[in-house]
Amino acid sequence: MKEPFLGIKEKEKNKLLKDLEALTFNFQKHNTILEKIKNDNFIAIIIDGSVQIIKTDYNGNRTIIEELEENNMFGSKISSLNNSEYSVETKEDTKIIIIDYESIINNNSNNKYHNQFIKNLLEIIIDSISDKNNRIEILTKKTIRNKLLEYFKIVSKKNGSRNIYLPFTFTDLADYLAIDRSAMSRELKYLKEEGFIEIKGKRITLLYR
Amino acid sequence: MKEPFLGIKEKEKNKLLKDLEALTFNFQKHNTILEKIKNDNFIAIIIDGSVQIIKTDYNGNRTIIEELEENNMFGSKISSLNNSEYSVETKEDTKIIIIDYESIINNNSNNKYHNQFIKNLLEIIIDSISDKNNRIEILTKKTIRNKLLEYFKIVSKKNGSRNIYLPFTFTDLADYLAIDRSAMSRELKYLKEEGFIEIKGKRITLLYR
DNA sequence: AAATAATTGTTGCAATTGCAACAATTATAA
DNA sequence: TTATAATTGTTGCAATTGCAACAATTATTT
Repeated sequence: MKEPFLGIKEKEKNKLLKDLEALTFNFQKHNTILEKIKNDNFIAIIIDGSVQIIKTDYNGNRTIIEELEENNMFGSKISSLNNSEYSVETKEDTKIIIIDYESIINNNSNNKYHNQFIKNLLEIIIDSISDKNNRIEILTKKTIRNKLLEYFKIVSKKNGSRNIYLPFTFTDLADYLAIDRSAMSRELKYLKEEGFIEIKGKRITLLYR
Repeated sequence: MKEPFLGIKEKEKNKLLKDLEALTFNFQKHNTILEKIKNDNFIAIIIDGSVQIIKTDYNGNRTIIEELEENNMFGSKISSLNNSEYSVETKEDTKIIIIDYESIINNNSNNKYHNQFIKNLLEIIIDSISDKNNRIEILTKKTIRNKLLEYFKIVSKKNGSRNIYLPFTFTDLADYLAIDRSAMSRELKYLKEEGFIEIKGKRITLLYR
């Protein structure tokens, strides 16, 4: 697992954060946190908890852009957060650290662990790109069925199991796949009827291949 | 513009590349370059020219995953290139540098410009995430019309002009938007008829707002 | 425990889209 | 220049999908 402070001891980590003028926030669950951040080019690191990056367009259509957990990052540049349609919402009680992007890039801190920190961030970001690639992979499928099957394939591969536990509601899944919820529900019914899958609550079992 | 060797002089750059055991390749246009790279976890930097990351599924459906130009990067991890459905094709004569991912992350080179290099890569990667976010933005639109309008909006904003010059063919555009080409053609016709846009060759002019 | 809210299931119907097939045009190669 | 290939335009039709509306179920709050 990639960690932002890998190879940096607690004491030095605190010194680094101080040098970077990092701010620590604690948010309660189901809280919209973006509006509380004034800095217009920041990087946020999730220390504990989880958030969703949500987009709500003028029609009120909500789309989950991303789900992020502990040790992941979001930020103005890496999450398109300059756009007012976006918001970041906590799924549970969540602790985050906010750092100014410039102070990360420019080694002003003169802290000897700064470079290690940047290397860690690079690794985390590269992993997050892979998530975006997966999402694109799914969204480029033309039918609801193929979107679902691609989603199953990716999650099943990642977890090494034919049992998939949805990390969110079916309503959220439809948002994530950018399809109509009821149409998705219908397609899941067909997949069940044709013996491809089995669903019990939030557990989906793949019965094919 | 972000550059991989920003702040690193030519002489030191060459030394760094040597320390990193970087390989330089020159490919002619319309060449599939991926199969020539044996390393299974690499980062490639485009020095000159441009490439497309292409996905071809079992039905033969081609999708353009990404278009990359000079100073951009691709690689096993950042471009899902482990999957055999993917290929990288040059659009023109293209020079690339291949570096082993591990030798970038582990500062084995002991080269004093290594950290500067990593910082530059971080900046480039962050920019590339923004492209992926844009693509997701487009793909989550539910109708062909809205996908087109979102695409126009993003390109027009990026170039600061109501005139959009397609960087590829309409066929490629349909691939990029993950929609049927003929259905897109029909929708473009409607947009023209309703006075939203004007098309001359590969130039699209936005007439609204 | 009851009330309220959120999620899930279902279905008819209209709108959108993909597909196929072919003509017209434009670009590229011989 | 001519031949060949690639791209673009067009349209009917069937399949897929979104939408709306409501019932059923499950979660959450009071």
